[in-house]
Amino acid sequence: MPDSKKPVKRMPGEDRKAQIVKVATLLFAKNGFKGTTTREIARKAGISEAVIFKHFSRKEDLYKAIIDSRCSEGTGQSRLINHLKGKKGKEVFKDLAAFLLSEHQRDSSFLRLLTYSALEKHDLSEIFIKTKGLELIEFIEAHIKSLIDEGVLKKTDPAVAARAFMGMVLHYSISQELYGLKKYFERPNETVIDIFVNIFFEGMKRR
Amino acid sequence: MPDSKKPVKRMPGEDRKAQIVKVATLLFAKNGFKGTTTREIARKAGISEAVIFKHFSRKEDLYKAIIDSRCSEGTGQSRLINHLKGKKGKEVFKDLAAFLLSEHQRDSSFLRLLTYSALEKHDLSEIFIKTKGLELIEFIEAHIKSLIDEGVLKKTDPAVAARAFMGMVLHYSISQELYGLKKYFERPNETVIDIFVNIFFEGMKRR
DNA sequence: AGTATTAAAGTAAGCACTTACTCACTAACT
DNA sequence: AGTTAGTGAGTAAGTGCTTACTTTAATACT
Repeated sequence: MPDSKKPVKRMPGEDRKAQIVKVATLLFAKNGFKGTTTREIARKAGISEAVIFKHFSRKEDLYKAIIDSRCSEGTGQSRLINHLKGKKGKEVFKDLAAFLLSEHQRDSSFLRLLTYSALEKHDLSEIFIKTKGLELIEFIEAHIKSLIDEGVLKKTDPAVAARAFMGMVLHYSISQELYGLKKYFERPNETVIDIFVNIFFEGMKRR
Repeated sequence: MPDSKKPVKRMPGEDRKAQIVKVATLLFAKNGFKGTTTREIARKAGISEAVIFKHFSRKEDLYKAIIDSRCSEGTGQSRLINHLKGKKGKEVFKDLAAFLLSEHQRDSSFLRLLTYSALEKHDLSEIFIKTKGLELIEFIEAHIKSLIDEGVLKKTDPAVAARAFMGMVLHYSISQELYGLKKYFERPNETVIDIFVNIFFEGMKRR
C-alpha cells in the first residue's frame, strides 16, 4: 500500500538537487547555457553526470529551476525595496544607486545570468527578465510619481523618468562589470552616485 | 541544391571571404559565438563547410575578422560624430540620442554582437568593446567639458556626466531591444529623448 | 531484536548524434 | 598545365542523455 501514509520528510535528494542548481547557476552565469556542459556541472559538483539527470530530466529543466528560484527568492531586491520605503526624497535614489553598484561589484553573476538569459532566449527567460528587470523600475516610478504630486519634482512622465535614472545606474554597472571597462575608468562609488543623483534630481526639480 | 533557408547570396563584386564574414556576423549576433555552428554558416552562405576553412583556419579567426572589420569601419559612429560636430549645446544630446535609439531599433544586431562579445570573452573582444563602447563616451565627454568651460553647465566631472547621459540612452535601447521589454513599455522616441535630454541638461545647468 | 524488502542515490560505460576541422579529389578558368 | 574555388566524405573529440548495475540506508515483517 504505497499511498496509505506518506510521511512528509525531507526528500533524501533535496540537498544534492540544491547543490546541482547552485553549481549550474555559477557556470551558466560564467559561460551561458550553451557554453556549459552537463559534464562540467557534474565534475564541479563532484558527482557523475547521471545524477543530474536523475533530478532534472533535461538540461533545460536545470535552467528552469534556476530561473524559478531566482524569481521567487525575495532576498535581494525585496529587502532593498523595504529598506527604501523608510527613506524619502533624494535619499531613495542615493540608497538605491549605492545598493545596486556595490551589489554588482561584489558579485556580478546575477547581472551576467540576466544578460545571458536575454540573449539566449529560452521559454522562461522572459518572465525572469520581466520580474527582475521591472521590479525596481516600478517602485522608483511610484516614488517619482508621489514626488511629482507633492510638487517637489516637475510634471514628467514618471515611467520615462524612472528609466532615465535606472539607466544611468544600471548601465554604469553593466559597463564596469560586464564590459570590463573599469580598467579604463574608476571613480569612488559615492562620487558617481552623487553626480548621478544630483543630475537627476536637479533636472527633475520643479522651479 | 536549393536550401530550405534562404541563402545569403554573394554580391557580384563581393568575394567569398567577405560573404562568409557577413553571414557569420548575422549568426553570431543572433546566437553568439558558441551558439553558432560552422555548418550553419556554410548552409546559410550556400556553400560547403570546407570553404569556410579555406579562408579561415579556425572558427575563432572568423570572429576576429568580424571584430576587426567592425572596429575599423568608420561608417556608423564616425559619421555620426562628424554630424554632431556641426551642432551645439542641447542639440548634440538630442541628435545623439535620436540616432542611437533609431539605429538600434532598426537593427539591434550590433548591440547583440557587442553584448555577446562582452559575456563570452575572447581575445579581441576587449578591444572591440573598448573602441566601440568608449568612442562616443569620449566625444560627449569633450562636449560636456567645453560646455562647462563656457559656463553653460555647472562644474562636474565630465567623464561621470557623460556616462550618466549615455547610460540613460543606451540602457533604454538595451532594455527595449535586447531584454525585449518594449512589449511592456512604449513611448514615441521623441518623447523619451525630450525627457532624457531635459533631465540631463537642466540637471547639469549652472544657475 | 534481526532479517528481508524496497527505494533512492550513486556510478561506469556507452549510445546516438553534433562539433570543429581535414583531405583527397573534381571541375573550371586563365 | 597549373592555379583556383569548390566539394563529399571523412575524423576525433565532444554533446546531451540512457542504460545496467552497485551501494546505502531506511522501513516492514516476522
